[in-house]
Amino acid sequence: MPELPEVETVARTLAPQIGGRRIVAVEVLNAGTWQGLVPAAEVAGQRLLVAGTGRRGKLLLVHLVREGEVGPVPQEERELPVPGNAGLWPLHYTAQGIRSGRPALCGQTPREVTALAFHLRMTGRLFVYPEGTAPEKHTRLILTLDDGRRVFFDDARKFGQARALCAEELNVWEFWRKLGPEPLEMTDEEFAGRLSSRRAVKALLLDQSVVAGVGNIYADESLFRAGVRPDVPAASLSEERRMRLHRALVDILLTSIRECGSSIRDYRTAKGDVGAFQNRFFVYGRSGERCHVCGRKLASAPVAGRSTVWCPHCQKA
DNA sequence: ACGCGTGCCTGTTGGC
DNA sequence: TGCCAACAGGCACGCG
Repeated sequence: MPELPEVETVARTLAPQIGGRRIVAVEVLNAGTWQGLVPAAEVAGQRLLVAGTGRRGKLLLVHLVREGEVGPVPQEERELPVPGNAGLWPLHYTAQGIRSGRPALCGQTPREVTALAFHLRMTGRLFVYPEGTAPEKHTRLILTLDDGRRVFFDDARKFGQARALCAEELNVWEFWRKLGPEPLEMTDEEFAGRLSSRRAVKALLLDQSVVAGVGNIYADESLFRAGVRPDVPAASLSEERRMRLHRALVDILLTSIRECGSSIRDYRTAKGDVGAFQNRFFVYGRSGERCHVCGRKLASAPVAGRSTVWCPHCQKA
């Protein structure tokens, strides 16, 4: 299921394939997939140029510009440095080529479309196919590029969504407005400060308005790495332990990005490759198996309504 | 107002 | 072997 590292990987693998092309058609095959106030047809009519891709939380962003020159688009994926705590917006094409930096999400006028936002939810995938490729069983949306190639948004469970972003949309889209800070762009202190309610610490990790981009996999894995039991009230943890949880989360997210994410079942990069981080799981999906660290049996129970696995010995209240 | 439970959706899995 | 219930998951929504 695509969480922050998986969406980041899709963004990185998608950009070299579609950067510098114009979107000339948007076909919505499943009505529920297209959301927001800008109709898909309105996007297609503008022949917008793909300026690059990015990510905000679990949202994949396809940045669009009206005009302006875009430098030569690399035919292969570039070697990109895995950044530290900042600058996770690496795929932005300009006249000079690739550069880092967060592109503007607001246009000059309220309805000027500056990006498409995709939420992959559990089964969403983005692939680029040659001209004339027919939709597949689970294809929900197709972007046609000016060279004829087609970007498929496939999504078996129809939970995924896409929409056009403009100033007005960003003002009325509650999910966007409430979205918390990026875990890779905040300090340990900021993070600790946001985990101050008495709700279960895992519930806060999963709450996108607290921290953006964490799902069930990276919540369980970071709690294990930090030695924190998932069900304890966040506010009962010392600041030192909450900061330690942030360091664990950052380390895991960056490692996973380096490994192109976790492929449990459906997730693939935009090149169709599987990730490798699933081979590094300590707890996720390992209910009843033995802890890699202490050898005892891992426990599992629902926490915050999600299936949760932890080590009763290594993780403490 | 906040936090929890439920529904959405469908492919896969496990039990009988 | 075949069938079907349970399950997976993020988020919107309704309720207390």
